[in-house]
Amino acid sequence: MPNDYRLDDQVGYKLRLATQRHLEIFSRHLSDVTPTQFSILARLYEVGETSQNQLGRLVAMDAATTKGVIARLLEKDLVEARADPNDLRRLQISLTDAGRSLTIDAIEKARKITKDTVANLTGRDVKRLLELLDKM
Amino acid sequence: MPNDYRLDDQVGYKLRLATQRHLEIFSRHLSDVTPTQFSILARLYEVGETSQNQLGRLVAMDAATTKGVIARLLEKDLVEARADPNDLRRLQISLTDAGRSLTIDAIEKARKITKDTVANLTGRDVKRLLELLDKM
DNA sequence: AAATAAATGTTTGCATACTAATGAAATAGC
DNA sequence: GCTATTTCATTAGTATGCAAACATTTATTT
Repeated sequence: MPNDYRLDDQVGYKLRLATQRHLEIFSRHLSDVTPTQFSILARLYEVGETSQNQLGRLVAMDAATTKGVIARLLEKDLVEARADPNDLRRLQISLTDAGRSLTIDAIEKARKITKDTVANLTGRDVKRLLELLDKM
Repeated sequence: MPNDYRLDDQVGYKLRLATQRHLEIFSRHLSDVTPTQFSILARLYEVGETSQNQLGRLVAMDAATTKGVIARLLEKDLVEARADPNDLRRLQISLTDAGRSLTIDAIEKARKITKDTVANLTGRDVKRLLELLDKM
């Protein structure tokens, strides 16, 4: 009997709500790119030129998904791609100048986004939340 | 200077990873419907016939999004729609017999899904996680 | 009460993200 | 050297999400 099942108490449901909230805050502060796109940019900034596949792995994204995200970033001239002469399968991705400066700017805004997202939590709470999400 | 910014420590990033994990577990246990679709079904099971818009509100979904989800459920003959005679704008949505029995079954599976999703956490942890997500 | 304004419900179109399946190139094992 | 396996990238198809548009109802004004 499913009478005692409460949708509102399920982790999955609450995760969706939390993500939704975060997304809303994100796009308010940073409308040029999506969180997904940002994570690619931030990682690329961090590690420098990398293959598309590797880059996806570095942000826990499927190769196909990565392809799509990169395509959109190429469209916006934030990244550029060149064939790897040593390995014809590989596509080397790097930030353009525009991409780099946008990323630097975006990282600053992202701090604020994170701050706003957890605005209702104490510092202790945040630490614990991150731990729990990790442990999961 | 963005040198001290760690993508991996951001709430948004971790939320995405957690959601990803949950999604994977979900589709393994319950391949007929998506989490989003399931939330609509579960709610509909709980409250009975309701207008499309209202239903969306009950699961914190945009009206336009709800429309799309319902369309897919209609396609699968899990729900049915009829015009509200009292209000020509409204579309009343209800479970079909197939939808009802699938939902009952899905709710049982959803318990397992939730359990698996938080398998690495203690009961105390789960409680805390839900609280924190809520508070957020 | 008619006319206008505001609110509510639905739909369409477009962007984003994700998955499964395919094909091409490189590497490992024999 | 040749085959099998692995790795990388891409294509095609599906789901979710939002902004804008449209229709109907309710509230307000004249």
